[in-house]
Order: sequence, then structure tokens, then C-alpha cells
Amino acid sequence: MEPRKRPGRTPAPAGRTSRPRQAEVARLAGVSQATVSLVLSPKPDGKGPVISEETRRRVLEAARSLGYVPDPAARRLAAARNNLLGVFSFTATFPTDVQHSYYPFLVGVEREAAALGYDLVLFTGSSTGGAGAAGPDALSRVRLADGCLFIGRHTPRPELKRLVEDGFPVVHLGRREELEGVAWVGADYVEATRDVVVRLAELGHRRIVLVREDDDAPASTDRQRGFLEGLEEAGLPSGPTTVFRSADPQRELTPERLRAWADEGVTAFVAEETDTGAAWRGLLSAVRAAGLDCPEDVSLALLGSPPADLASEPVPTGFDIPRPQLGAAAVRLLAALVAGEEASEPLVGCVFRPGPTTGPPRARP
Amino acid sequence: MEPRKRPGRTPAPAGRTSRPRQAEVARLAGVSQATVSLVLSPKPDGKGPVISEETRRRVLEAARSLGYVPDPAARRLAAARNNLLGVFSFTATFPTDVQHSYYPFLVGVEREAAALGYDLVLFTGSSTGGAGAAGPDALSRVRLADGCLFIGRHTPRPELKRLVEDGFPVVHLGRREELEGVAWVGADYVEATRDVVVRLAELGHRRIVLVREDDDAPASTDRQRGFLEGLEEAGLPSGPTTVFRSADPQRELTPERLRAWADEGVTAFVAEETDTGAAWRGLLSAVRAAGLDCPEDVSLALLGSPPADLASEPVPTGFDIPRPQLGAAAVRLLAALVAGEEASEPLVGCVFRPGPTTGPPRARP
DNA sequence: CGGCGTTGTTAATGCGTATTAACTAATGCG
DNA sequence: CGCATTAGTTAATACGCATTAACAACGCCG
Repeated sequence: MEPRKRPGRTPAPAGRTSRPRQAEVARLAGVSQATVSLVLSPKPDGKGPVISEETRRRVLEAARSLGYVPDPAARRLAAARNNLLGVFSFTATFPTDVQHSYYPFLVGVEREAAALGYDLVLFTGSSTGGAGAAGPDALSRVRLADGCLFIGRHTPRPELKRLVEDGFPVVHLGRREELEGVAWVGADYVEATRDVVVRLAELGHRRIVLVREDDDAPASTDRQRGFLEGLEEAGLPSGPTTVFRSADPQRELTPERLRAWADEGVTAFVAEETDTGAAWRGLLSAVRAAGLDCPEDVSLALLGSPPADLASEPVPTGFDIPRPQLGAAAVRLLAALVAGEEASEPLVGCVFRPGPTTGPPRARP
Repeated sequence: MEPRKRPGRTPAPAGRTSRPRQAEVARLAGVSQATVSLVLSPKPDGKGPVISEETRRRVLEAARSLGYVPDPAARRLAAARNNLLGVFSFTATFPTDVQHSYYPFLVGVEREAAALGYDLVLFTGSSTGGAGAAGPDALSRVRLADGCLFIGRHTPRPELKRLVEDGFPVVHLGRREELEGVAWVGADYVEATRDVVVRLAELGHRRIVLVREDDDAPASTDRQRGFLEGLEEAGLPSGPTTVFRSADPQRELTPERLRAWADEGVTAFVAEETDTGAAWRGLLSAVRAAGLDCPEDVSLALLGSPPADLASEPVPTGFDIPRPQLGAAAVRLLAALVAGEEASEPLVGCVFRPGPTTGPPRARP
């Protein structure tokens, strides 16, 4: 009787030479597929079956000559790891506008990932159109990797939460404490800002004003907290007027306002760094318009790095956000999670940056 | 007789509630796993089996209530594709120095990859240690993707050849005709340069000199060819002195040389763009040192974009290399190769950039 | 009423790798 | 020399989904 044809998927046409599989390596080496797997992915603790040196050599040689590379999907499906770390950003990772890009983070991310033996998969997140578009599937693609790094301000909470709940290793770059259970790394703005304030106090400044935008992002509130802690540490008073909060500093921060502060004895200003740099720009132009000299009349500090278009100006006193280090720290944390270890310290310190925009206050009569 | 225990992988402990599978959706909906698959991933052309509206509704409802999300690894394994495109560069993909990086290319690469539904795997040739380490295996790792994009000047020929011979889809960013069979996309320097020359001729220039470096990279020879073609098209003579080739233009391009040219009736110069911008720098400084005014005495054009540190200068006449578009074109070509289609037009046009450094020649007595 | 399409659903695969019980060959021991 | 032990390898799974031949339940027509 003719063997009945069984249903199922027809084998691939194999018209083109496809990538070699373990089966082909096995054939070439004269062993079984299982042996190939055992040779190519040895258990780290040497627990599994032992393969003779001779066989191992033959298999490795065969794999090399065929250019064998394991299929990441198959590896993952088989409940192992594939040495891939995902990077997902909700805006384009490589935007046309370099200013607002995550490029500096990626520098560190890539370096650290390579050092730890991972390759990076860039999940093309919210770029225009195509499969990368939004929808519940967009985030689920990251499960192809062993774990995923998320960068960006606007994180879709439910999907991320879902990933975390399923035990998928996730690290967010930037403080994200409101999302229960999401690991994150961030810059220690509190400490860095406090440091700046204390140094200003040490120069002799008694009255310092923080200029910030009207935004409750963690990065902003952290700076304010650090500012207030710094004042306290220096024994300076922190009245309601020490923080100037404005949705549009470039308009509302008038020269008159500035002169009034100066008359009240304010001798130093610190501005937060934001995407737009509005706080810093507003402060700079107001100082100029008021005819004040820096650092003779007032000292200015920037809590971050200046916008790129102000690169020709002298670099102000403040601190640098170690973005590459942040990226590297995030990768280390992610790798630890992937390995099933515990999370480590999430805060990365910023480094104080001396600059010509600060000095001792003018002696007042 | 006791059924003999068969070997094989023990099922996962399933200690934590794992994500629902199609099987669970099927159970809840009272259908088979196959039906779930058919409902959840319908063939776009409606070719496959038809599912009744009633069943479809039940399945969708069950999937929704369970929060079912397909496992990308399994999906990709079954589809025999993983929708990953590799990006390989022989210098670090993310160099700290943004200026000389491949960033502008990546802008286009990322956008186009997203539009086509691919994710990117980033490989770096120069990363220390780890997966990206050098050696013959380094290139082999790229096979993990469906195809790979190569960026960089120094491509290891044998390994690349090997990949191509194995039918692995490969695209090189930048002309690379000497490597048999390697697909590539590049900028059409010939056409763009000819255009610049013709426009200079239309302004009235009769004698034009090309300043280039002593390098036989395709990018250089293409510009020279376009230059000569432009002269011919404009009916201008092309003697041996129309091309000034120098290994160190900043030293060898003296003011005296420049004045000599001017005396001979040369009224316009074009310089090639290189990494260092040496040709352009040399030309600029020589013109200044010679006391010549631009564009009054001489017209200057740059065959590319000026170095970043000259950004404050007026942007010279010339053309822009559409790097993002180049990246996008490379991805499109690669995607076509992956899909088994034929290669398309590899040249991407450059756009003429008007500028203040050219004008009609001074009327000569 | 028997054969024949239609329509809807399922059983039975395959994808490539990891895992492990079981088997074989070689060695040691009494 | 017989049996237990060990080293080395393999067969037979599982992983979750997509695919497709086969099957079932219908009318419909002659």
C-alpha cells in the first residue's frame, strides 16, 4: 500500500544556498546534530556530557569552514540565549537632528555590549510607517533578544509593564521610578547639582537662584532637589524666590527681573539643561540685556551641557552628564538581569566642569 | 509493560505564569491551535483557508482576554527569516568623534529599515573583545542576519568574497566595483562634478583647475572623471595642468603657484572633499595668502561638504552628498537581495549646492 | 440517492537548536 | 572472565508558530 501523504509544511525550496545549519556541520564532521550543539554551546559549568577533544576539533573545524552561525530565533525558541541585546527608542534612534539624539548614549552602549560579548539589535521603534509602527506588536518584537534597553521620554506604560511582568529583562535609560519594577539607570542630578551649589557658596555667593522650566520630568525635579539640598548644606536660606520656574524663560526672564535680583543681593544663577536649552538661553540673554558682566557681576552655572549651537561660546561652569558611561552602566545592568543576577546601583555620577562663567562675587558695599 | 521513558528535553517548570500561547487561546475558544494561527495571522492575499466569522470572533475574543502576544522567535523560526539586517563597519559604528562617523548614513539606514519592517543588528569590527572581536569569525557573525550592509573603506576582501559566494546578501555602501559580485550603492560623483564644472563654464570661466589628493579611491577618480567630462561638455580644453594632484595640498599649494595660474588665465578652482579636507583647506589658505578675493578674483567650488570645523565659514558652492538617501538606497537594495530580487540602480544623485564662493570671472583686459 | 464541489476545521508536520535519557564502547575491578 | 563504571555519543524529544493535506459537514445537481 502506498504510504499516505501526510499533511504539514512543505520543506523550503532551498533554491539558494541557505545558511548552514548544525545538521550540515554534523554531516561534514561525521557526527550527530546533538554533538554539534554540545560542542558549540558548552555549558559554562562543564556539567553536561563531555565531548572528546578529537571530536570537538573536527566539529569546530567543520563549523568554521562552513561559516556556521547559530540562528538566533531558534536559539531563543529553545529557551536559551542568543547573546543579543535589544535597544528600543520611541523616537528614531538616529534622528536627522543630531542635537536631540541618543547618540552619545549609544556610544557607551555599543562599547559595553561588545565588551560583554553581546551584539546589539536596534529595534526600529516609532520610525515612520512600516512594521516599526506603533501597536501592541511593536514592543513584542524585542522578545527576540535576551533583554532590551529602552531609551526615551515617552514610554508606553502598559506594554513595558507587560514585558516586565513576564520576566523579560528590561532596563530603562533615565530614571523611571513610577513604573513599578522597571530597572533603570540615570544620572545623579541631585548630587551633581548640590556640588555645583556648594562650590558657588564656597566662592562666597550668599544668594543663588535656580532657573528651571515648567516641567515635572525627573531630570528637572532632581536638579531642584539637589539645588535645595546644596543651599541647606551651605547654610544658605532657601526662600520661595530662590527657584524661578517658567514655561518660557526666554520671554519671562526679563532684564528688569534680573536687575531686581541683583539689587536684592543675588550674585549667582544656575540653569537646568533641557532639550531646548531655553532656561540657559533665557538667562544668558537677560544677563546681556541687563548689561551685567559675567563673571564680574554675576556668576552663571549650567546644570548640564550647553546646546550645540552655543559651542562657540565659552563652556560654562556646571557638570557634564556622562552619557557614554550611562549607556555602559545600563548595558551592564541589563546583562546582569539577563544572567539572573540582582540589580546594582542605578545612579551614575556626573563630573563637575569648571568654567569661566563663575567667580567670587563682587564685594558689596 | 511499563512504557519506557524517552529521552528529550524536560518541559519547563512553568513555575511562573508564563505568557499565553496559541494553544491556550485555542483551548479557551474551543478550537485548535492551527485555527488560532489562521485567525491571528491571515495571509494578505486571502489565499489560505477561510475561517468563519463566528469562529474568528471567538478566537479574537479569547486572545484579547488572555492578552496573547505572539512569540517573535517562534514566528521568525517558522518563517525561515528573522527580519534582521546587519550593519557592519570596520571602524567602530559609534565613534566618539561624530564628525567623521557614519552617522549620517545610519540616519537613512534606520529610517528605511523601519519602513521595510526590518530591525538592525549592529556589528562593529574594531570593538575590543567580545562578540565583535576581530578575526576570521568576526565577519561570520553577520550571517545571523538575513543580509548585511558594509560601511567603511577597508573591507577585508576574502571574507566578504566568501559571504557573497555563499549567496549571502551583501551590500557595500560606497562604490566597490573591484570586488567581483559585491552589490553596492554610491553617490554619483561623476555626474555631480560634471554639473559643477558646466555651471562654472556657464558663468564664463574658461580655465578651471581641479585640486585633488594623491589617492586612488573611487571617490577621487570619479570626481576627476566628472571634471574632465564637464570640461569636454563645455568645450573647454583639458591640458595636463588642469588637474593638480598632491599628497599634501596644504604645503604644496603655494600662493606663488596660485598666482601663476591666475596669470595663465585660470579663474576657477574646484577641490575634492576628503576625510581631512586637505585639498579644500590648502586651496582656501593659498587663495588668502595670495591676496586673492573670492569670488571677485577667483571662483572656488568644493566637490562635497566642507569639514565641520569650517562650519562658520560661508558654505561654498559645490554639491551635497545625500548620505541619508544613500543609506536608505543601500537598505532597499539589500532588502531586494534578501527577497531574491535583482539589484537596482546603484547610483544616487547628489544635489547641486549654490554658494557665495563662485561668480562670473573678472573681465580680463 | 450517490457523487461532487464548498466551506470550515484539524492533524500533522517543519523551522533550528538545546537538552537529556539511553545507548555503546572502553576501561577497571574482583 | 564477568560485571560495574565511565567516557563519549546519539536518539528523541520540546520550544511556539505557520503551513497544508486531509477530513468533515454541508448543500446541490443529475
